[in-house]
Amino acid sequence: MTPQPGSAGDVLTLISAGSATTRSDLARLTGLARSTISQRVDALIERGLVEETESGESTGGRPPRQLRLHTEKHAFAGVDLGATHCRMSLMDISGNVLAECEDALHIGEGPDNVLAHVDQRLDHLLGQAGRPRKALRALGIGVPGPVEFATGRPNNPPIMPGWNDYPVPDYFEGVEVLVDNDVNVMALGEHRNAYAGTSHLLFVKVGTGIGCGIMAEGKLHRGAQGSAGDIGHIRVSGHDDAGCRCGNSACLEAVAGGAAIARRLTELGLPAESGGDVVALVQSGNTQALRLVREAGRLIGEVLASLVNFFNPEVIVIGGALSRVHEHLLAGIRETVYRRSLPLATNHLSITPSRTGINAAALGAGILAIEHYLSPDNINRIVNA
Amino acid sequence: MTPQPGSAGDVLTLISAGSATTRSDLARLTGLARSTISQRVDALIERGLVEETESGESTGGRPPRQLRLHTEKHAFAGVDLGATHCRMSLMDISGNVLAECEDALHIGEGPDNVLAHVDQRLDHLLGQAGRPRKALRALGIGVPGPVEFATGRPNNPPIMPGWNDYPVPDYFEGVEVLVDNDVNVMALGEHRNAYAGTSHLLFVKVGTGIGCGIMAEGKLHRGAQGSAGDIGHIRVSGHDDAGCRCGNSACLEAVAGGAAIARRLTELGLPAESGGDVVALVQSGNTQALRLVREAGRLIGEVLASLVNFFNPEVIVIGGALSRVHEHLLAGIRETVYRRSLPLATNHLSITPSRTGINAAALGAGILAIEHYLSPDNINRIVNA
DNA sequence: CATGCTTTGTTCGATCTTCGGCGAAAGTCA
DNA sequence: TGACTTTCGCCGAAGATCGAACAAAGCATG
Repeated sequence: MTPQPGSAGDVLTLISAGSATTRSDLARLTGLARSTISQRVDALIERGLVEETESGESTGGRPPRQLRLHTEKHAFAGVDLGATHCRMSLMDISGNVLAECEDALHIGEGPDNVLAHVDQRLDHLLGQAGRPRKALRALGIGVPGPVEFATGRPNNPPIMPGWNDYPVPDYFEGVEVLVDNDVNVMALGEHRNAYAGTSHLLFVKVGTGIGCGIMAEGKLHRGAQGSAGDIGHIRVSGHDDAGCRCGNSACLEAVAGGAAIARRLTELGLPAESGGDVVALVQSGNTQALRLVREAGRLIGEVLASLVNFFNPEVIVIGGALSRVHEHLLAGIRETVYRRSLPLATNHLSITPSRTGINAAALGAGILAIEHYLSPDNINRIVNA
Repeated sequence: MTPQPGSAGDVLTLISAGSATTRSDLARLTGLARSTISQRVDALIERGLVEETESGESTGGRPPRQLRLHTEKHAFAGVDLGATHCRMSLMDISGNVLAECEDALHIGEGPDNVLAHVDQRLDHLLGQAGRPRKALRALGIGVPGPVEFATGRPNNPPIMPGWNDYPVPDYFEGVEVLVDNDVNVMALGEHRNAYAGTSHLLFVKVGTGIGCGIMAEGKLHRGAQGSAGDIGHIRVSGHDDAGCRCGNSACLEAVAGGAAIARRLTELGLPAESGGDVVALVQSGNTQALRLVREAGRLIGEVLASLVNFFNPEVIVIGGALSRVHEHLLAGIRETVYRRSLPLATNHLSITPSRTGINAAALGAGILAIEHYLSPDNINRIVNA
């Protein structure tokens, strides 16, 4: 007899992961009797969590009834709050996007204004998708700064004036709210989207600043204070003259971030304000810009080489605004990482551009919300209620 | 009704962790009925895994019978194989040391010779402790090189000629064998011994070389290829002239490892061959040696500062031969880490010398073996057999 | 020191879960 | 069309868990 692999929550986890699509699959995977599985599945169907679709392929006998998450009944939202934008995705329980939106929005306007905007957009998206507000089960929010994940309170975020210690979840009633750093939700989204089989992954966001989301054993590593992955202020050699807003000098972000590259281009007589301008210059074939991006890649690679030795990931994904010119960025990164990291760690390492697009953070935030809702404990609570 | 927190294995986990010492405790913690707990405990006692001791303190009623792991019946061993030594600890199931030994032994003699030595010493220790060979349940071995943990095969270890891909566990019959990197078992030992409540911990070993064991979420992080924590070859700034045996230059180990310090002392006219000699010089009050150790601390601190930003640990423990002069080493490390890491990450960070002594690796290896044996799955298998 | 109170631990019947066999359903294959 | 295969619901049997009742073992109190 297998130990105890068979609560309703566990069954649902197998269905949602795609590991099992029929009752027989479930019986095989869990080791439980078919009758027991049927009972579990019935409970899940009754609660509106699972639905049966038309019969699938027969393998020589009666074709099994396919099971899948009930995609009509629930709604989840992912919110990507940037310094100057707000992107949102409304999703069903299996992660399909139902509606999206994007607005300019300054996070510096403070939590009340920003969250009011989110709340209003939420209604808008729900309307578009034709689902009532009460179908919304959970809400994930990615913010550009450190967060105490357990409470959803931003923790001294440098670019979010007015948000420090603000209890974001309290703003929304009747919905579970999960708040996390934007890079973390991007890492989660990329992992679930494109690297679900990978245990250890780093997602490096190269935008105005530089940050990193860490997946360890398939789960987000947030660290003791939720500040893990803050690689923008790691020191790089040979740039002691570059001062950083954090008060130190030679920080990676201060020499290889989008803002830093833009500043250096401006000094060279090529006016650029943001990472977007840098990308535009590179795409227009400007060799100075190209050289600086490649050099930035080398510096990022220097830091990543250390982290590869330390953390030994299987995949490093490069995302963020500057990854739109990823050929040049990646060339510099790869060059340095493969030179400076140990062979054992780089043998099976791949360094690739993000496969998830501009909505990576909103999608990841939505996935955070969905996975929270689908956690075995939560499902058992719902089913046994 | 709580989901399902109550297999025999779970019950034993609570007992072994010290979370519960009586049947009542167990009932309270698991949510199961007292009668059910009694049944589970009876099964564990019958299998010789748990024993009852005299009654404990009464809290106003009948005094509870204390439960604890049955320390008489089983034996576990931890082996610390270094470049030139072999330390072994024989332990009972709750981690108490029953017997220890230490020999000079060159790992370069190859697996057959070295493991024969271990096997013979094992019998010796078992004899000393008065336990039969068949009481030995599991064996943990820490080796100075990377290991594919799942199979127990060393993976291109640089200082273990003849060991590459050798299936260490096959050498021992009738015993489960776990092989891991020495720094990993040291980290495990230190964590369980002194920082059990800490989720994220780094154990940095500063000896001839420099390595790091990573505890994340209370578990060892080994990385994709089992090479995680190999921080000895991370580049430090300003030492591009220092060549390293790995083929690169400016590796941390090549400038701050015990061997590197010894070499530089020799160049200064103070003959030193190993980290031990360096320690001796420092303890004799030599200011050159002291200065070099402190400088090494700064360089190690530079690397750790990056890792603190990236990983955000709660505790960094400094161990290894050079930690015997930890005042000086720690001064340099702390100085740099607190200067170069972000405040959020250093606010609650403590950097301390190892509390576990010279036998840290052997103890950790033994704990690895014990925890493997006590894993709920394994216990359920034993009890249901 | 007898009596009641409290907490622990066991016993045992009631209840709830799970299992597994059987038959119906729904397909394939010859 | 009939034999075979696989799925799935039904239901009695077997097993696990619970909770009430009781025994055990101490403390408190007059």
